[in-house]
Amino acid sequence: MTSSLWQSELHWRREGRQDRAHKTQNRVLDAAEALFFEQGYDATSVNDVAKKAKCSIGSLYHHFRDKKAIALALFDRMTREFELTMKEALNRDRWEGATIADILQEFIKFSILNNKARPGFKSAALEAVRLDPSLGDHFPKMQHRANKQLKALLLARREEIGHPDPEFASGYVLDLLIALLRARFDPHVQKTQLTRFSDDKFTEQALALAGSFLQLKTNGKTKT
Amino acid sequence: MTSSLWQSELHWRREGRQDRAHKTQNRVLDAAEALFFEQGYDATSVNDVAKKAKCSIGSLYHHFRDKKAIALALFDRMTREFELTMKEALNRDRWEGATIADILQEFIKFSILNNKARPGFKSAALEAVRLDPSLGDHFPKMQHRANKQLKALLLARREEIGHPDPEFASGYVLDLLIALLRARFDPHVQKTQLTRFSDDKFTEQALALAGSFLQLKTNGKTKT
DNA sequence: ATTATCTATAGATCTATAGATAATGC
DNA sequence: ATTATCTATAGATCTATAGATAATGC
Repeated sequence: MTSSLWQSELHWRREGRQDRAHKTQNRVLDAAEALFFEQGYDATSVNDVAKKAKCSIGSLYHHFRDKKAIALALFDRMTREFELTMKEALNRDRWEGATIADILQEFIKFSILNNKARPGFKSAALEAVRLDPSLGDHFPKMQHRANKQLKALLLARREEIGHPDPEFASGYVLDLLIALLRARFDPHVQKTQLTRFSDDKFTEQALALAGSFLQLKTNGKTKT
Repeated sequence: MTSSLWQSELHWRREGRQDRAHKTQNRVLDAAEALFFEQGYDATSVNDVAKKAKCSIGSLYHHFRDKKAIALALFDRMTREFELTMKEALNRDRWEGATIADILQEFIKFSILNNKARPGFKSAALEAVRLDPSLGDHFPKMQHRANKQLKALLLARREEIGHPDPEFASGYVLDLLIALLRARFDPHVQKTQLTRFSDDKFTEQALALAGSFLQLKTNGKTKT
């Protein structure tokens, strides 16, 4: 079910049986991820991708049925990576003894790292959805699942929350942090204070805001 | 200085001397605004625009030097509109006797209306900047100017602010509200609680958040 | 007599395929 | 003998122009 919806009809290749297949495919995806991010999907020609991936167009088309399939494969790859990382990060045991402030702080730091390492991540996902609206649900659902788990981590510590409606407040706070992160990292967003802060200052302020909204009772941090 | 930087070199026409000229130009811009928003600049052909604007390609090219000029003209039009509206809205006298909460509430309501009425507004601006990076500063500067005036309105009421650093806090709160509005209206953003709220609930929560961050002393509203 | 509009099309990309050659796996 | 790669190119768009005709302003 998760494993490649479009493999059959759209062929982003039945997992290359020769070794260089994998390498080429990944080089193509890397190239596409970078170029789609810089210039957008439409403005990037298949030739550009092939050139950057250092393979011929012919070879590229051997691996990917058409241009669309590249974007969808990219989506597939990102989806898998995202799921894996989330599974790892949100494991309940990792968070034994952590306060809400700890969790939120780690969430912010983690998101900052991610945004820096893979700036093309989101825009690639959005392209894919535009190209095949049937994927429209996938990515949001995935994010939603991650959010739900994060929310659960917070609610497991509801005694720290002073806000009269912890359920609501914890959901809202996560949306809020995501909006702030987006304002900081989305290149399409106007530069503001949020962009000019250092990472540390940004994190600190976002945490302060979240804390004051949740009306956290614990301010001290348990971890070093 | 403000009046059409690119008029000479890029010709988005020396303000048509016949009446239908204006009409056609505006129809083209309307069409472009809608299509660029729906499909993006690259994915929209000049033919599409002409068709939607109900004029021939020839006629369109009579008014606009090339495709790029359409986007730039759109940018120009929006810029003027934005400046006008802001000048009107941020007039100091309009806000006599209003509390910070009043001002922020109006700001949010106003932004909501704007976003609904002109969904293509921002994406058109971004396209223009991508096409001609020399415009890169214009739009942000304009927004920045508006922000600064809003901030000044807030700081003129600094006695309401409990936050230890009112300067900083009022700037941050505006950035925050803008980020929230974006999360609500940008179609590229994942749907969350922020999207699902009613307008009223969204406004109420955003205000509560802003108020708690600023540590407003006045909670009651002076206006009806 | 200047400006706006139209149809038709040249020229430039860009996607995707054909067909031939080289590299790997059994 | 199956899979990967290459070069060359057919076919489909899409942008922008030429050149001819219709509508307005002085």
